[in-house]
Formats: sequence, structure tokens, C-alpha cells
Amino acid sequence: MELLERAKKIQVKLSKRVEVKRCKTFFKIVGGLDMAYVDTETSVVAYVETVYGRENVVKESWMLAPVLAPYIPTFLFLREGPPMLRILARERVLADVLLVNGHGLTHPRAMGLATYIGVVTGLPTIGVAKKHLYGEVVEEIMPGIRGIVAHGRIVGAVLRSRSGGRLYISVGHKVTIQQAVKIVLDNLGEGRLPIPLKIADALSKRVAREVREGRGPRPASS
DNA sequence: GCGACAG
DNA sequence: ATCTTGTCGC
Repeated sequence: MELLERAKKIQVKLSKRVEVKRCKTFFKIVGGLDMAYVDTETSVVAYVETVYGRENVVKESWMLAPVLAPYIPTFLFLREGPPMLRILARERVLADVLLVNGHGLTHPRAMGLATYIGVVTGLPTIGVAKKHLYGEVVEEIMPGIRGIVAHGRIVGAVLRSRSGGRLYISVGHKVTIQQAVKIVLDNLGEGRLPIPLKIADALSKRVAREVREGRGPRPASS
């Protein structure tokens, strides 16, 4: 059987371990995971933690990782899953929930990158994407917010940021869509992305650029 | 077969 | 994701 068929089986198998429920009621620290690329063979994964609802950075770390898989729609976990799991294993995770750049359950086999990270680590996760991937956009589930139905239930939502574009959020693991929406809104600063993701995005891109330009960026961990 | 298709 | 300048508009 070919590689992608095997990957599909892994996704379907893991999706049976997803928990869509309120596992926590207090969220003090929010984590953000994002990646950038130096070139076709080297990537930068960044992990940031901020205080819920604020800009205070609790942790800011990054790591270089080899690119072991190409990008194939619906199989992002093969490419960015390993590096993200590696940096999480290296750091002392204080976050109560992780915001992952990508989709969660709004995925053909209910196993987007955010859900993958959640199921494998056992941590609550939320998918945050800039583009739609899967599911039917339906009526407003909350004032001014449309929902996304996938696999028979509302597991995603479309948020409109004041700065134009939309944000597609989805349940990753151990959270409800209501919690996911509230958490993202509560941590949405002035920009397009939630605070921790905005910082992780900038950090990974800065490191990727510095490595590309030959400089040796200083390790950052706090 | 056709269109869609996260980062 | 990444390659890339100026430019239109709030």
C-alpha cells in the first residue's frame, strides 16, 4: 500500500481518540505553535506561551528541525507534526491550551495538525487557520460568527478580524467549539492572529531569515 | 471526470 | 510555507 494510504489509516485510527469536551474551566496560560522554513531541507518551529488575555510572554523558544516530508493538503501532520512534538517534549509546557497554526477537526478524516498534536500529547488544542479546508459553513452559532459542520457536528467557526481577512478556528482536542471561540477571541490582540500565534509566527520567521542569511541566531528559551 | 485543497 | 516593489486605501 502506498504511503498516503498508510498515513490515512493512521489519521483514522488516531481520530478515534479525540475528545470533544470541556476538560478545563480555567485557562491561565495559552501556548502557540508555528513554523517557518529556511529552505527545502531546514525548518524552524517556534513555541510561545502568553498570559491569558494579555500580551505578557511567559515562554519564547524555537528549534531548527530537518524537513522530512513534503506539504500535501490534508497531510500537514506528516510535515509539521514531528517538529512540534519535539519542541513540546523539550520544553516544560505550562500552557492550559495550545493554539496550533492549522486545522483541527475541520479535516476530511478529523485529524488536522491541531488535533494530531492534541491527541498525541494529551493536551487541549485549538486549530487556527487563515484558509478554509473542510466542512460546511453554516448559520451563526454566536453573534456574528458562522459555524463549520464537519463529521456531523459543529466543530469549527469563522471569525472576522477587524483587519480584513477571516480566521478559521476549530476544535483540536479536549475543548468544545464554544471554548475554542472564546479562547481565541479573548486572546485576539490588534493583529490578525491570537497573541501567542502572532509572536510564534514572527519568531519562527525571524530565525528562518537569520539562518538563511548565514547569521547564527542566539538560542531563545524563557 | 471536475473542483477543492491548512502550511 | 517562500520568492518579492510598489502601490491602493483606511
